[in-house]
Amino acid sequence: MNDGGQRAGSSAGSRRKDARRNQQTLLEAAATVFVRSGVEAPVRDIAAEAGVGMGTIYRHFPTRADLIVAVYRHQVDACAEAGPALLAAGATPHAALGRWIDLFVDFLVTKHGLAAVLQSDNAGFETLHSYFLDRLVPVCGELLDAAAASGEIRSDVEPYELMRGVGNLCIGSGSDARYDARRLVGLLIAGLRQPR
Amino acid sequence: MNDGGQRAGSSAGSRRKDARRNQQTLLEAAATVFVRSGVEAPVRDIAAEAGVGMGTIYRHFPTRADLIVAVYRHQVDACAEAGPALLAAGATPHAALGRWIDLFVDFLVTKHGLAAVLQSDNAGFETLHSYFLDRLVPVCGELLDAAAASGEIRSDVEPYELMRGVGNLCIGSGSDARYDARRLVGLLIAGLRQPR
Amino acid sequence: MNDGGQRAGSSAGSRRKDARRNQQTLLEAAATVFVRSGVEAPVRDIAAEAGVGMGTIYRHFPTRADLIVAVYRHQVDACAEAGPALLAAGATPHAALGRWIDLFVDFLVTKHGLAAVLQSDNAGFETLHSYFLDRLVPVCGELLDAAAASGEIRSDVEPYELMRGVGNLCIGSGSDARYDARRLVGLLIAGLRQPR
Amino acid sequence: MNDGGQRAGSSAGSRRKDARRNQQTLLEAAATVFVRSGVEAPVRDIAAEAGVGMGTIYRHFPTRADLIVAVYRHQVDACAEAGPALLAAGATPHAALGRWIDLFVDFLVTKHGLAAVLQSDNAGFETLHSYFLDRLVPVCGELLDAAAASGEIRSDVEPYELMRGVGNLCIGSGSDARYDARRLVGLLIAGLRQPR
DNA sequence: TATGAATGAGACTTCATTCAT
DNA sequence: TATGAATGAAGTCTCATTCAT
Repeated sequence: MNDGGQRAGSSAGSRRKDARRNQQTLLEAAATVFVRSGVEAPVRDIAAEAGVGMGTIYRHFPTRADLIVAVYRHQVDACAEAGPALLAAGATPHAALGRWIDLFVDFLVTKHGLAAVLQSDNAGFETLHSYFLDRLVPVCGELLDAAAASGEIRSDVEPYELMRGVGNLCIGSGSDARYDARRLVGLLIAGLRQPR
Repeated sequence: MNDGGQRAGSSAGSRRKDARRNQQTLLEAAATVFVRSGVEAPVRDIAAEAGVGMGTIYRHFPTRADLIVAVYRHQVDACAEAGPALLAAGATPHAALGRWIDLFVDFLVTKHGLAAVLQSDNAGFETLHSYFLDRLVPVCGELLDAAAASGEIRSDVEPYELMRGVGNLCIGSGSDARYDARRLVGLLIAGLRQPR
Repeated sequence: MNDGGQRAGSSAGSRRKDARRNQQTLLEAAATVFVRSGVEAPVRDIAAEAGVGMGTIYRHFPTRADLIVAVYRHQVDACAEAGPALLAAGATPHAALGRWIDLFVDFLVTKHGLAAVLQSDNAGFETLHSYFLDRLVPVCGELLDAAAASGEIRSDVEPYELMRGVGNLCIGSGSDARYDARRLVGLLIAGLRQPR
Repeated sequence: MNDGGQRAGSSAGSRRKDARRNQQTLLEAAATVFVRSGVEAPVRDIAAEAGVGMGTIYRHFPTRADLIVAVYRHQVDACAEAGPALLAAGATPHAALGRWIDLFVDFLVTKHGLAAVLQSDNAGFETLHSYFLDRLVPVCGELLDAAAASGEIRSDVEPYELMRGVGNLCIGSGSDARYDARRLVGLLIAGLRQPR
């Protein structure tokens, strides 16, 4: 193998690789701090956890919303992608909806403070809201439509509203042993059934 | 009432009356500011609204939780007292529960930021949590028990959990036209029904 | 003498007196720091010089422009008031103008950085600009008009422009022994004479 | 000079040519950014405009003053060289001085922020001051001397002081339609005339 | 030599809470 | 008892400058 022509390439690549590794470090640090202190933790704390200067955080993630989105992007994506799969998996649409919502809840309840920030009307979290909603509302809509079409559930519930409701129910879970968001969300989903 | 003969007494009495009037002023001011800026509004704003110094607020209400509790005590009490009345009113227990929860939701959705603070795990809101829970959980428990006893709903839901869930669903309502806490709470309550 | 009714009064008075003394302390500290480090010195430095917390500066002077105006108000006022007096004093209008401008220069050259900030187009110094211009431009205008009416000077120079020019000439004087703003301003005023 | 036979030389020569081209790119980029954002624009912006890294700027121009000097060297030189020519051109020395000063003003008023930085007593602008003064003060001195010798103007004005004054009058021009540096400088130069 | 990621000092501003008057 | 001035910790964000690659 001839590495002559690769030197420049490897040099450029290594910078990029370093930067990428660093991003990864940042994301892990942020995730750690988010768990410990919530997603509104001081930038300085996140920088300290990552062992970098604060400027590095700002370079990679100009706003806090950018950082939060980056930290959770993979999980949100995975959740979004699970929707169609569940729908195709053979259970009833309502059951698929329930399982999909469970995935979302599983995600949220382990993210200290995320659910709270998701409903913040604070400008500057616009990006964050958008990402979650753009990604998840359509999936929720599909599941809802399918369940409504099958006659299992009422047809007057909007996916946006349902997602918000589920998100809200997840707020504060984890810090309170007497409160189980999963159970309540289960009730909410059960409440969607065609009244009769 | 004749306070003529009581030197110290009359002085103390009138002072007490003043103090009470003052408290009332404070509570009204706080309520006004809470509506305008949420229950986490700066102390200074509340003092300004009341036309008193900040020290006066602190004298009467050492912690913010004390102030919030005082502001909403009457409404919480009224809500608590409505429970037995609804139960006795002739509808099914589940319907009574639904109506009672509606009262609670009506209360919460008009109190900007209260629902959010109710779930805050921030130490210092201990008093606040306690008051709400001490007052409302037993009532909720009665209604829940009655509905469970009548076989209308499942019997494995704790009143504490339900109250927390309802409170959570109320977070952020009012600031978002696409989100109607009442409707979601309705679904949650519907979900309590004995499955099938 | 009955001091019963004065207690509250004297108490209120003393608070006001304290606050006023404090303001005075602040203004003196600011003046000192302005001389040492210019009018853009960090708020923290001014607070330290005054021996107060930073918040105290902000309480009294919400913006830097407010502080600067307050520091120099008396001197600007005195300068403004000197204009009509000089005009009435018997010398020719052009001589009066020259003397008045000298007063302004005497003021500016002892205020490290003030002249520089006076020409800053930085929004936020709006208040500062306004104060100086509102106060001084009309006076300058009177003197200019009188001198023009007497035929001593050309009549095509606007007071605003002249004040700005004089202000600019004062920039940096004091820090440079080879530069004497007074002399240059003298040339500028001389240059106003009717050509020929 | 013949550098043909020098092996290293030719390599060095081409490298030198590259470096020179690079320098040129840098200077043009800096000039562009200086016009857009003033001579105190962030180094990062200049690097971005040039399409190079910030380190490259620092390599070529260790201090900002070096960069500013390099950017304006040609124009300053041209201005300096115009002095003797104007003096020889036949007009009176005072008229030549006026025209030369106009050239300097034309240069300054089109350089956003340069006049301001020229009077900054900030150490680190030493180089900048020196260059301008070394280059222009002697020329100004010649013109001044000639005009003084001809009896047109007073003989007690130092060229250093005059240059500084003219520079100061140029501060902030361009950002204020009511302020015309050229007019004020005209008055200043007029003021040099032999009083009579 | 060039790059640009990283650093971190430095400035601003807000507000809960204390305490002298 | 009431007042509100004072405090200062906390958090944000920006850029000049350095240095590993």
